[in-house]
Amino acid sequence: MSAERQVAETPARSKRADALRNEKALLVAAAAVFVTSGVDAPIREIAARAGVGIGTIYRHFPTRADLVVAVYRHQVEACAEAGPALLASAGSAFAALSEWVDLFVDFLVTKHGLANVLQSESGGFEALHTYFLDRLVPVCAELLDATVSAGEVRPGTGAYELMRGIGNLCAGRGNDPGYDPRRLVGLLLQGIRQPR
Amino acid sequence: MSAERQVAETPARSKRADALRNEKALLVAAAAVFVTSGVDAPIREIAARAGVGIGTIYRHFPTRADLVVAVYRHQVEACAEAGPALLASAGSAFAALSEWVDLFVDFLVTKHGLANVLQSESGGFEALHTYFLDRLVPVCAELLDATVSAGEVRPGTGAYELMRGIGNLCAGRGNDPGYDPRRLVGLLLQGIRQPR
DNA sequence: CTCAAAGCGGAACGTCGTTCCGGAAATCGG
DNA sequence: CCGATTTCCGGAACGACGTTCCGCTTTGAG
Repeated sequence: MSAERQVAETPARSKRADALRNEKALLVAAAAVFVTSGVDAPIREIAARAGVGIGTIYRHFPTRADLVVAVYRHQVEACAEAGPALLASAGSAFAALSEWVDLFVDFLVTKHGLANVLQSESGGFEALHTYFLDRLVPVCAELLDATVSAGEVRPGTGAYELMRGIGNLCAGRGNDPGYDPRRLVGLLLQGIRQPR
Repeated sequence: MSAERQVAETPARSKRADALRNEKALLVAAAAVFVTSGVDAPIREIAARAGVGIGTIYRHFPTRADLVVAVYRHQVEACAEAGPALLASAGSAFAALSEWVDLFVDFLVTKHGLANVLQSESGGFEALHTYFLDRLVPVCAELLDATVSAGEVRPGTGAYELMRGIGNLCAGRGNDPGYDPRRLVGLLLQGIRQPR
């Protein structure tokens, strides 16, 4: 009855000290490289920056998506948790949805190449796609449902397609004067609004 | 006064017969490979399919974009020419814009990976981006202006950003049930519409 | 201190884009 | 029909990258 304590006691059990050090170093290095070279920077670059070998990076993060998720997990969580909070604090359901979408767009736009990779089918990024969607679609759905219930948004649009659409609008070349993702996302939100 | 006739007389002058043959073969092969493997299929695959060497493909199409443009030039032209025609035949300016956008979306969606590449900054695809935009943005602008003049669409949106937005919405994984680019593009169009 | 287990590093392999040049093929003046 | 010459072709070769694999090192428990 008390044989398997480890499960909920010390999750970091049986991990060597140097392994933990390397994992931290990799996360720091990856975060740094991502902002300069984008999330699809060469693996070797990240490994070099962290001062570890290539094998090490693959041991800790078998897939590129695993690394990206690890680096951005905090921000994704923050975004997810902001949903219910905004719903409570904003003036209307639509305002809450709008502000939350802004948060999401800011997140995507400031991460070089993140949005691009969210829509790509190749490169072993599927796990990333899955994580983002699993975590954020329910939040978006809650906000969206609220707007529909309030009669502010016409029904018929799913949270998944809305998020995919937003992600897609944010993809593409980083700074192109004349293309402002935020504006277009705003227009898309106008498009789902109840005319009356 | 008649020294340089060749300019507007026989553009195909001084081109060897086998060179022409190879160019045709490459276009056919590329078109075939694009539908099965996408526009970013390995060069070697296209060369093999055309029965030519790698050097040959680079001689005729120095850049991948050149090949893509050559393959799809006809369809882009058709789309461009459909603009004014629709404006004349459709019931309203907005209807014309809507139908034209449908045409464009159909074009993008049926070409595996084309939309993806339209937004990517890397891979030597800049020429493609340029060609598409140079050719189609003016057409879109004409339609858009007409809708604004007719009071159907609220001013403030540029043809370039609208087209980029549409292109982006069409990018991403080919057939994802639950994500219909056409629907989202339709919503975007609703978003620019004059409320009144 | 000893020693097995955990972890590390980077050589090595396959794929892909791109360059480059020796040689084959076509064109042309005779 | 026949070289001469220009044009064009094929593919070897190189570098960048992702990924795998295994001999060696480090760690930490006894």
